[in-house]
Amino acid sequence: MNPASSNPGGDASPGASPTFSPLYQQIKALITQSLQSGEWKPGELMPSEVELASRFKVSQGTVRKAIDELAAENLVLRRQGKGTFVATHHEERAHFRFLRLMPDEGVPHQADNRILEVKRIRAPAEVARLLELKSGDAVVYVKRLMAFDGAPTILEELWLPGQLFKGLTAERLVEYKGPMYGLFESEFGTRMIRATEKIKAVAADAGTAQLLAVPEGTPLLVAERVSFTYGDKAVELRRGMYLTAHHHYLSELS
Amino acid sequence: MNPASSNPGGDASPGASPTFSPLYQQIKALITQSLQSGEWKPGELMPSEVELASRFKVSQGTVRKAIDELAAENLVLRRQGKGTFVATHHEERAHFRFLRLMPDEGVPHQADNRILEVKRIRAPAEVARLLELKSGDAVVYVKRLMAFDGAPTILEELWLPGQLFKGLTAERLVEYKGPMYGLFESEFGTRMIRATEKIKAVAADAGTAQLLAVPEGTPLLVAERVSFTYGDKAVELRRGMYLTAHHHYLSELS
DNA sequence: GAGTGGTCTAGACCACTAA
DNA sequence: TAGTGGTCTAGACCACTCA
Repeated sequence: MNPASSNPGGDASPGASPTFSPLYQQIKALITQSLQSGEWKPGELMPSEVELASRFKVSQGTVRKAIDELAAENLVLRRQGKGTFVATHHEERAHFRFLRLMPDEGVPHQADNRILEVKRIRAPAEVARLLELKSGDAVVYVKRLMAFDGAPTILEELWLPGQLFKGLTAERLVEYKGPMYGLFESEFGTRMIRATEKIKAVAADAGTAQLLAVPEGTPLLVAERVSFTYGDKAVELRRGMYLTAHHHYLSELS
Repeated sequence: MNPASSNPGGDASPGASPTFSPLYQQIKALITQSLQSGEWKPGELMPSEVELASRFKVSQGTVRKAIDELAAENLVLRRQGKGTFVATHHEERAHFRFLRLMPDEGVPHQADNRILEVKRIRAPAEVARLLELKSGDAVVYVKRLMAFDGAPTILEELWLPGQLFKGLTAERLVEYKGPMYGLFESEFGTRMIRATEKIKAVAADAGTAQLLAVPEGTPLLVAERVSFTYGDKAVELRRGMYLTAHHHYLSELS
């Protein structure tokens, strides 16, 4: 009758753990699948709560609780009176969600963006490990330099699974206006959901120092980011080197 | 009859904005007040949901929603079958909530802790500004060095409002076993709820380098933390200098 | 005025804990 | 067995949006 009916029985596999899960979690998983499969695309309006409730044969309250969690995870966006929308990187508020480098004074503003290099390579062992690929699988490598008010501040390297980013070229990156994650979402169907960063302080090597126009040995903040899409699948490795003379990395502890 | 009855009227102050707020938010505020006033102390069992519902003359569902948010903010802890408890820094899981420095390999473990200095001073302008004090107000200054496996790794300076931390001495800090925030909570009645950190990479100066046993100029990760207690009141300024040769700062982006 | 998400209620049953 | 939080339902009304 409803998804829960197959639940308390402990059913099927005898050796496995019972794998209980509340109804609203099952509904949440079903909705997430629809998001992942592209049944509703980023930016689009989703079916209303009552519609989903009738589709899944549960009460509206149960659907609400499922969507509550999806909204808390920034997968969807609720707007009273209008409906629930699939989250997208093409919005003002999304632009700064993964940008933690803030100017010491004033508000964050758009950076000048210079693509230095784009190429397809075989994944080095370390990259393959972090992206959960086989060593030697193809990856797209990107190197770019970003400047604020003419001052080079961020040097970034990216590694993306070649399988998912087939047509990614320097031209596409240069042409594209707006955040890079917007491009990934619209053109390659890969949406970044969350990420973890490991941060260190290191001395700039000769090449990096030259690009950032600082003396060799200048302390840099280095952030190694692994980004995940639906299903906690790693789909981006990013190494950012930040000059923190007039900027800082913002971290909220809660 | 119930707290909401004073709501839609827009009552009182004519010029002020209507200040609507849903019932469960009002309940949440009332519970937060009780937490702040110490009606229920950290670690203690709170009244059950039905009890609170009858006290506030609302349904259990409304109390639930209020407590849901408090639990999400780590102010309280729910345990099925037992009840709801006031969160405390005296728990395993709380020990690492504000510790973002992780070893590159292995799991985090306890640091050796050496108190270098404790004194009462007048707040420098910058400290006063960040702690929302008047310049010249008394603050307690603490300096300590932490080591992992014998290797000095963290040099920390703290500034605490003198008003709140009257009897804080080096002896108390040294005697106390367990996390510093546990001491602040139990002995000074000040509980840290959340914090923000601004992070930079800088070169170690002579004094810092000597304490951390590294060459002058070694890149350090510097985190300037402002911690807040109930009501978003700033109650701690902390400047941590981290050696990141074998550790990293972990940041979760979501 | 119709449709959407947001709040609130009352009541039922379940899972977990401890006496 | 009693008490707690956790889930689920059904229904009411509100606030907001838009045609």
